[in-house]
Amino acid sequence: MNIFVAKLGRNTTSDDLNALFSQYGEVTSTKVIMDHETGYSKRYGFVEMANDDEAYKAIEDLNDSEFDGSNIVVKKSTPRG
DNA sequence: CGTGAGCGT
Repeated sequence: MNIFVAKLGRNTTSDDLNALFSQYGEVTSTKVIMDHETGYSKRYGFVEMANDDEAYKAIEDLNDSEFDGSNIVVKKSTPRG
């Protein structure tokens, strides 16, 4: 299950998402999108979880929760296409 | 509302 995470704090990193989501199940990979030239976070990211049911649990539990001083959005990802 | 990179694997 790939998960899209938006409205992250500007200090939030892939490791932070990993720590957050791994509480609900096995996290396969995480990524926070950063501008590769400025180093500024784009304030959104992706989490991939091994188990779909745990992923859904993480989504409903973490969506609209406070993280790094901000309320975050967690939902299913769509591929880049 | 808001959907990703790498640099040669």
